[in-house]
Amino acid sequence: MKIGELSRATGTNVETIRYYERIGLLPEPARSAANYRSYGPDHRARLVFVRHSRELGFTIEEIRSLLDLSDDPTRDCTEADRIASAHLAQVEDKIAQLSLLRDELKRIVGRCRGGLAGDCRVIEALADHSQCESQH
Amino acid sequence: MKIGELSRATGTNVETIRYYERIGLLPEPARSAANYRSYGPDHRARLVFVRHSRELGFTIEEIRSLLDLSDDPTRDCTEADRIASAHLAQVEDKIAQLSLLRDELKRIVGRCRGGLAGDCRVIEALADHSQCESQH
DNA sequence: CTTGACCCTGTAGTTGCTACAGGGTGCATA
DNA sequence: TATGCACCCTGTAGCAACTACAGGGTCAAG
Ligand SMILES: [Zn+2]
Ligand SMILES: [Zn+2]
Ligand SMILES: [Zn+2]
Ligand SMILES: [Zn+2]
Repeated sequence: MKIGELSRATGTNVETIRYYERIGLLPEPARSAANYRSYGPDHRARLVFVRHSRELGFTIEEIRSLLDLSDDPTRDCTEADRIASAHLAQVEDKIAQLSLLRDELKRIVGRCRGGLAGDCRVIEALADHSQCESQH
Repeated sequence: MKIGELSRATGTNVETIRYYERIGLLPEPARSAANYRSYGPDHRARLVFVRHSRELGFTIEEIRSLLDLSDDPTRDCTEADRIASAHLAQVEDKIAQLSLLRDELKRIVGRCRGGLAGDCRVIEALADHSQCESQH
């Protein structure tokens, strides 16, 4: 299949596919006489893996390691577990951090009673972290 | 005060302060005979405002608008409220989205029983979104 | 008078794409 | 046969919000 078909088949931007090839995440495919890229089912599966992992928030470097593992089925899978667990922990950290922000923002937004910017509690709160209740 | 002092006083990287000046978020300060930047309390307050807003997740463009408002105390503060509320909504969206990811990642990580990469349920789950329980 | 801490400008790197510019290819239609 | 049009190619630049130099100047202490 040509790059446009692969793009439609996987919901991936054409430029993104070329980008993944450039950074070595996808192998260089064969070329047609007109120098068009020509993909098979393996390329497609690999791209699906990459896209799905990206949707789950893995970084490109993490995906690179995961692909290395899945390329060599005789290796131990501990590494895959480690990467996924570390990523899960990161996501949980991020949620905790955003929850602090959310609470702080709620407090700040709730203070505005309308009126002039000079008296606005929102602007005042942004200027002064000591009004905050957490170390966000 | 010199840039290094302002940096220590606000916990902001020196390069970041220069960056904010370059993009017009901080005004150009006076210069000493040796061409060193020289800051006063107003610069400091403005930088504190910027850093605190950044810590709360506002974008530079949002902060620019908020600074404009606080520069003109006779304006109506509705705009400040609107920016902060919109930002709060975005943070809540992000938390919801990350919570989906977290649940999906927990399921995936829980499947690994150790062994060979070829049999690893983690790698299998990454290759196949239909095993997921949500549209993350 | 030299060492070290600081300051200056300007530019390039980071992450993960996205968006052209400026060209070539392939097929259908008038 | 010409001519659209959709698609493909390479290479480069842009986004956010910094961060990290390189290559130089300034200043006080020892
Ligand atoms: Zn207000
Ligand atoms: Zn705060
Ligand atoms: Zn496993
Ligand atoms: Zn999925």
